Amino acid sequence: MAKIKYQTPSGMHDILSEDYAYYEKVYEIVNDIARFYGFGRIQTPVLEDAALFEKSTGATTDIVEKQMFTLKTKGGDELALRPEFTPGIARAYVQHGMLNMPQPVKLYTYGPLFRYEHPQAGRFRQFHQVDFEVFGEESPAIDAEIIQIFYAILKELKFSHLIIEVNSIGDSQCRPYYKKLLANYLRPRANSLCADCRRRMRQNPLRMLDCKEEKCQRIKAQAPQIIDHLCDSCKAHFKSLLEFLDEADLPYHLDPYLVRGLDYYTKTVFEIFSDRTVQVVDEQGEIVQRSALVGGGRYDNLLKILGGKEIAASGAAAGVERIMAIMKDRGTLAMEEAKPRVFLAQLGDLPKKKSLKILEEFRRAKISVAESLGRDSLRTQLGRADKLGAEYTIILGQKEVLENAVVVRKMETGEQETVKMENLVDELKKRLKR
RNA sequence: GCGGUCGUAGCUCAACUGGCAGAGCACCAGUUUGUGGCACUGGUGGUUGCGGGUUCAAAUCCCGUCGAUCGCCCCA
Repeated sequence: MAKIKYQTPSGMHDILSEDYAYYEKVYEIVNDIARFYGFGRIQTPVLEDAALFEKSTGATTDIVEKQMFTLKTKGGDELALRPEFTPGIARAYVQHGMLNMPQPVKLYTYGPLFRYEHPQAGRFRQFHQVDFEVFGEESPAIDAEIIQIFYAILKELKFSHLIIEVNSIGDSQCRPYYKKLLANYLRPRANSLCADCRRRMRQNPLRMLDCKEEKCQRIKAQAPQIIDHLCDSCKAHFKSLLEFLDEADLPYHLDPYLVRGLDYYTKTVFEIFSDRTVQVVDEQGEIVQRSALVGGGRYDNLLKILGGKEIAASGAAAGVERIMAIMKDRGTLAMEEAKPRVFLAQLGDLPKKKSLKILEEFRRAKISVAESLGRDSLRTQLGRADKLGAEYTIILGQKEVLENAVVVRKMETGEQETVKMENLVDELKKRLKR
């Protein structure tokens, strides 16, 4: 039997501490902003009943149809690794009777999501999103607030030139009518459409609108636009949303072709791009494709579908890896390595035994100390201290222990001084201040 | 699900037309036993992703497979 080399499954990655710093930076900003806007943290299971996603995300969407990791429990239940956050959080809202809490209920979360798909730039089988959801509020103000939140998160992460694409895709009143209208427009032109769009025409004609094929582009340019066919309430909602965005100085762009792939959206849909979004450029230097950093919208029907009451809801999610890719690419954040300020070098058994206690004293004083208790040679330990970038090295040898003292060496200059053991932490505090 | 490119040490990469699997970095130890950065010496580390085929001989050629990467589809 050949030796098996284990590695991460396709499209999944270990996050090593170097990269983890980026995740932490993102989450730190997200936590701050969430707190400010009154969002409470929720954490739902990574596994949910597979039917939850079929019902909410939509049984005919790619995500559910082809991209879900599903498994059967010993008891025979069909579970799925969550491919997105919204259904799980909506489920939690219904399950815990959150409609009895003061409305709206504002929740946010972040964590891993799973989609079985072919990995490529900005797309993985295990990836992370930051997600904000608001339940029980139908005002477009909350749609605008969510957009503002994600805009603020990206701004805090030093993104510039952000583009917010918005659209309204109507609701159960007006969308069926528009779908029919669009299908009627497309049917006589079916022969000029790409194969995918011919299929979409039957299943979900709306999806044809974000096709990138050139021949479809031409046809859709003449197609009826949903904005012209919204019912009165959707029209008013959309108009009001745009006013909110204007007032908030959020630089949006109206994209009548933005539809999004999930079944549950109603009215508002939006995506946020950066001009630096990982983009694909063809030979002419034209931007052919960009991938969204943030996507979201309103989903006023979802809660009812999940067996709750008719509760308005709105939310959005941002792809952490995509954000990180740009941060790294442009060097937005000069990530500081966590350098220890002090290194503790010890020589011999007795000093080694004193070391743990000294380390603990420094921890309480909140001064970072590194050590190399497994090594004995002073030369090696100083080498390590140097490599780690410590400002001072404390040298504790037999002689010092007997005299109840330590040697403090300033690494930059090599100056050394003997300090009494009981003054050690205070002395270093003083020196590190300078 | 479909297509392009690529898999050699922890990392970056060599190895001609098929002919002994190497270097730099990193890591570990040492340069006379308690003093770092520089330098020097030595060492660990590989069934060349895996499996099969062709051949006297395969990292190299062929087939398959797994993985990475990029694109289509779709999406964050």
